[in-house]
Amino acid sequence: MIAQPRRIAHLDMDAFYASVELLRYPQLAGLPVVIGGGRRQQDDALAAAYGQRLADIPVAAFPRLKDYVGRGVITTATYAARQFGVGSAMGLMKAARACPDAVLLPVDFAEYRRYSRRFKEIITDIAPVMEDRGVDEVYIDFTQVPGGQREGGRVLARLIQKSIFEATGLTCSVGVAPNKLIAKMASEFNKPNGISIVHESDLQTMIWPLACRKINGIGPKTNERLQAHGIVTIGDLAARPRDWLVAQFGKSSGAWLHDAAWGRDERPVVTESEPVSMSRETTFERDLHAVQDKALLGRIFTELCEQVAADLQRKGYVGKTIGIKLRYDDFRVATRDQTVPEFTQDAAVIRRVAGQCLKRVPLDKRLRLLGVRVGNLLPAASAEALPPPGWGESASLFQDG
DNA sequence: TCTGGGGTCCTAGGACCC
DNA sequence: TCTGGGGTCCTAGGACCC
Repeated sequence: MIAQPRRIAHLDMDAFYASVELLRYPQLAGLPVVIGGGRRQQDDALAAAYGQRLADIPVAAFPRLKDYVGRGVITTATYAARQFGVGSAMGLMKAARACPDAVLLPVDFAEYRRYSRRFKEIITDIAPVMEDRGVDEVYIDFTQVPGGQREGGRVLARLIQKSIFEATGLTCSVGVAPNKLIAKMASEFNKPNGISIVHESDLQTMIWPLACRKINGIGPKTNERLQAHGIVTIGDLAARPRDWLVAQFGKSSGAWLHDAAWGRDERPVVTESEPVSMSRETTFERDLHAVQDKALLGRIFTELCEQVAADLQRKGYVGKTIGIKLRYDDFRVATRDQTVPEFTQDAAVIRRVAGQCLKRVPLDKRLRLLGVRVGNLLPAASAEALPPPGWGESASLFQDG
C-alpha cells in the first residue's frame, strides 16, 4: 500500500453566531447585525409580543446598537455590519458610534451549541478523524477518507460543505493543505462559503506574501517584535536564519517561528482530549471596591464558586488546584492559586480555598472582574480509584538515592 | 462610554527530592 | 566551606485562541 500524502482540512463556520440568529430571524438577512452583550430582556419582550412567530417580528422592533448601555463586546458581526468597520472583540459602545443602527442581538450559547453539535455530527459521518477547535471550527484529516485525495481535497470539502448546508442552512469555509498550520490560513482565503486548496509547492506564492499575523500562534505581541526587526510578511520571516530567530526569540519559539514560515507542521489531528481546567468569571456592571462593596462581592464570589462546582459535577471532573483571578479598574490582572491534597468538586471546599487565595492579593484598587478557577482536573471516576494522599509515603524508607 | 468569557500552553523561579 | 545535577511540582504571569 502506497502511503498517501497528508491532506488536512480546516473548516470554519461563516459568521457562526450571527448566521444561527438569521435562521430564526430571516427578516434580518442582509442587514448589519451584531451579536454581543448580555441581557436578554429586549428579546423576552419581543417574544412576549409576537409569541413563537419570530420570523414575523418587524425589523423596526429589534433593538439597535445605539440603544445599548454596558460593557459588552461584539462576538460576531454579519458581513453587512463588517462593512461599517465593526468586528469581533470590539467594545459595543465603540461599535455603536461606527454603526448605530445595526441590530444588536444577545448571545444565545445554548442555541449555538445545538447547531455546533449538528454540523460536527455531519462531518464525522463523512470523515471520522475530526478535531474540535471550539464551537465554530474544526480540523479534519482527509488523508485516509475515500475520495479525500481527489483534486487535493476539493471534492470532499465540497461534499461536507453541501451536507452541512442542506442539514442546517449554514455556510462554512474550508481550507485543505498538507498540515493544520496551512489549512488554517487557507480556510480564510475564500470566505464566506469558499474552498481553497493549498499544496506544498504553493508556499512561496500563496503563503509568503501574507502578514506574519496570519500565522495561528503569532499574536499582537510577537507581531510587534517581528516588525521591530523589519519582519512583516511570512516571506520576511522565512528569510531569517533559524539560528538568528532562536537567538532573538528563544530556543522553542525561534524554532517554531522558522518552521511555521516554511510551512512545516507535523501536529496530528487530535480527536479526543481531556479538559485541564474549568472556570467562571464575571465583569461587574460597575467597578467594585473590596470594602465598600464587600457584601455584593461576597455574594458574587460564592455564586462563581457554586457555578464552577456545578460545571465540574455536571461534566464529571474533580480538581485540586483552586484559584482566583482579579481584574483591577486599570485592567491589570492578578491571579492566585493553591493546590490542595484532595481532589474536589465541592462548592464549599472551592469557596474556602478560593477565599484563602483572595487574602493573598492586594485589594486596595477597584475591581472590574472576579473569577474562580479549578485546575489539575481528573475524571471523577478515575479519581475515586486513587489512593488517599500521603499513601505510600513510608515507602521512601525503603528506597535510597 | 473603551476593552467578555472560557480556555490552552509556556516560562521562570523556588521548593524539594534523590 | 564555596558547591552536582537531574527531576517534579507549585505558583504567577503572560501570550494566544475561539
